[in-house]
Amino acid sequence: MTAKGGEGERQVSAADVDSSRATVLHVDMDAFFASVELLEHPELVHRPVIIGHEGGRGIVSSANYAARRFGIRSAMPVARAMRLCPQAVVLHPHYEKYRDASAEVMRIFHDVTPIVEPLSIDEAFLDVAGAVRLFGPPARIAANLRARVRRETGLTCSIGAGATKFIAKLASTRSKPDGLLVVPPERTLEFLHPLPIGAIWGVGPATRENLERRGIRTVRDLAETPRQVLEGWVGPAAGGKLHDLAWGRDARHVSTSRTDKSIGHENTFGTDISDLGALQRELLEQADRVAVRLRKGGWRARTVSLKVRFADFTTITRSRTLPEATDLARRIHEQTVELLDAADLRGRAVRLLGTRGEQLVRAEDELLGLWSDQEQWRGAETAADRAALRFGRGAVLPAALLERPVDRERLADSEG
DNA sequence: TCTGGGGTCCTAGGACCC
DNA sequence: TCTGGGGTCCTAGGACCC
Repeated sequence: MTAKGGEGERQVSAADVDSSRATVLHVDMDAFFASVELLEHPELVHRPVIIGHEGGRGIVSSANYAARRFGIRSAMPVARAMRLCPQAVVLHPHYEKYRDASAEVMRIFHDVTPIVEPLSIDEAFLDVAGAVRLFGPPARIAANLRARVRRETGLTCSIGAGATKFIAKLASTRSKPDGLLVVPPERTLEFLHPLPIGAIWGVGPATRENLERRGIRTVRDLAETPRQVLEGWVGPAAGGKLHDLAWGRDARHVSTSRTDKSIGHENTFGTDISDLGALQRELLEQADRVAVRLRKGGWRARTVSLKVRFADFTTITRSRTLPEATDLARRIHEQTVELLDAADLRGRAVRLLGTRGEQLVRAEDELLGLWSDQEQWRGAETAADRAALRFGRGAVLPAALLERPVDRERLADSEG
């Protein structure tokens, strides 16, 4: 289990541990945005570098390790970061470049296994159980993967390997930067129990404070707290989950079929705005961007939601479900303007506005009303069967639409 | 010089249906 | 005339993640 030390390159050799059953890998790119930028600015590699916008209300979206030594962290206001380290270099983000780099890295992952679940632009889970016969034990696969990523992209990543997603993710975090940590299943609890509760995925500041107030500081404390007690403290869903995780139980499999649940845009203004006309124009811009992305993805939204954050940072959301799903900017804008009207701002200055489309429905399904949750529709085998239920047998409908099989996995997802 | 922008998931109350 | 319980949908808010 030891992340074997060494100069720079830390590595767990296959001889150190038996990794054969640690078949879930979590790959996390190191200081991703900063590292991508530094490929084009090698002269800055040893200097503190921040990705973000200087001045105004920007925050740090990525910082290299030289910057982190000064206490700079992601999500920190750039202004504060500059106070911590005045000599830091601030580079503006180029998301297109990061998406390209991400695609390249994900492609390398797919060479190892088809079971890749991207979690965000810079991390993914890989299930390598089926790749072992071809490429050797997970530890070797991970080491080769790291070497390939570095050779082909110039970027470094950290990899955690374990029996479950949860352990793999924790392990990659503990191995950062540029490391590899394998946790064999039989050593899961030995690895897990000494960690602080904040290390657990899903325990943020609020939950951590709640639990620490009750004397729970480590994962071991959590494991030793009866499940029912935990559920009483943090709610039935979170409590049960925490208890399972504290014992290393995590049944989630690596899934290649995650689908979008919502698409939105939001904007924090350089200075707060109270002028209603200006707010409405911003909403039009957002409606257009959301609509374009919906159409590009082949989605329509059944629900449109508006987000308003005031100068004092209080935030409200208002939403409305439409009789028919839409991918039209005009329709989205009409809803957000009405929601904004009804929200009654009383002339309060607005810091942020956001527009989001939710309850996404495939555009072609929406034509047939296939988002309906009626039982018989769930039972229908094909789009044609469903169309028949809606329009009657023999209705004249485009053939291409009717030949599509029903996407069961997605329907199952939408059932929650 | 306080606090981005992309999201997911959970809770809780009320409406409504059976 | 008083009173059920289960299930689903909708809405608002909040915690959390990268």
